[in-house]
Amino acid sequence: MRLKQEKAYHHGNLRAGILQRAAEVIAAEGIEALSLRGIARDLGVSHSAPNRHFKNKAALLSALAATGWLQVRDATLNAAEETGNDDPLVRLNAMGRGYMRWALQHRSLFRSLHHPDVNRFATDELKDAISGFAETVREAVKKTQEAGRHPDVPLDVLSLFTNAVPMGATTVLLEPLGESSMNLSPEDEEALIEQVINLVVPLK
Amino acid sequence: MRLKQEKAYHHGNLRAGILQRAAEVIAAEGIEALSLRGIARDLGVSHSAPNRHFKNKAALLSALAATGWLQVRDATLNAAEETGNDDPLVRLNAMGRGYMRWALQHRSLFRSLHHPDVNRFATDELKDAISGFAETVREAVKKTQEAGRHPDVPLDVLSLFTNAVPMGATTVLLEPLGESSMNLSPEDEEALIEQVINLVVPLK
DNA sequence: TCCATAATGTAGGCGCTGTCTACTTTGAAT
DNA sequence: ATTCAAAGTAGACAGCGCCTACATTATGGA
Repeated sequence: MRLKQEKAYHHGNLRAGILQRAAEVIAAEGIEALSLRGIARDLGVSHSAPNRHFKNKAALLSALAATGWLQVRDATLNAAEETGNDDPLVRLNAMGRGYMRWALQHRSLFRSLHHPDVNRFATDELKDAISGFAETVREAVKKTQEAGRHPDVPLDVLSLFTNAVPMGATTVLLEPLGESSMNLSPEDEEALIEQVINLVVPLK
Repeated sequence: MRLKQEKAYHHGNLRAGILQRAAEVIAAEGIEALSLRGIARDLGVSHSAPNRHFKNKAALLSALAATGWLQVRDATLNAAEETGNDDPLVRLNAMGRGYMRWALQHRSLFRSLHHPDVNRFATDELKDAISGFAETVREAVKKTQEAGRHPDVPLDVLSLFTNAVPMGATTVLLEPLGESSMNLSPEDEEALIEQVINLVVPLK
């Protein structure tokens, strides 16, 4: 077994390497700058090596989006946990803020989650990740409803509404004319997030 | 002057033709199927003719997005007008529903409004269209606030929140796992829209 | 331990794309 | 009528995704 060979024929874990490099490129230059051949160059493998691991470019984007959705779910779940509170409203409110914070910190990846190419050829892996997040939101929303929030509204509708606010607000903020063009300080950003989320999930 | 010449050297109004054909392609096959050369072929002009009218592909997308934002604005304004009511809440509620109805009816164009390539090279025309829509929302929201809706929240925040709901809800619905995958009947869709919007802009 | 076989990587080519440059045709203003 | 800019053409270039044929490596059963 050779450790640290300069030019090994096999990369070791090329699939993981591709995913990582792709995430870097997206974060740095945006998803439109992503190319399979470019990644292959960056990793020092032949231009067609990535095809062994991803059926096509859309499959790579799908895999990437899947990891993105997992991150969103983790970000929201962690935010809920960090409250140390078991009030459903407090927890859901924190989840919304966690969502927006994550999205604003990973703008390019967040945008990629809704990229046309991603959604047209969604793999099962991606569908699972999306429904995993949706389920997380749904459960948290359900608890707030049981605690008296909008008891007369269908759960699906309330979930959609609750989910729409952080996602829509972030998207609008990231638009060419969003408030974040004149990028605001971390404190102002956090204040903005708090005020917006308080409108969807009011506390007390 | 020659009327209806078979092969005229000049197209007449190629720029408009390109925009129209591009809109058709997007509606039928999605934005990822759009190519300058393809449009040129469809219109029977040389592959480089479009370059005389659009600096690059991003410029075409920007122009297209600009028309999209104008349509959104018109859809919301018309919806407000059709109420025949001057209650700010009634009007804003109608605007939200008009937004969602338009977006769901023009899904591909709606998605294009947030396409990465569009937002990275936004032309002034596009910026004007976006800010025109934003201003429309802002004014309508302001009136509801003056009528007592969330009087203690900054107008910017309330506008962002109000805008985020139809945009976020529609985007979520258009996702691979959105409720619209199992596409619901027009009545159910309208009912869903109404319920969601009523959560942002409650009536009475 | 050998070796068949699958997994992984390479090399080259195909057709497509966006964009550039040089040239041609046309319309309109002087 | 002449000039000149606008509009369209033709060809080239590099980059892309993807395909096929081939080379190398890893691995598990005999």
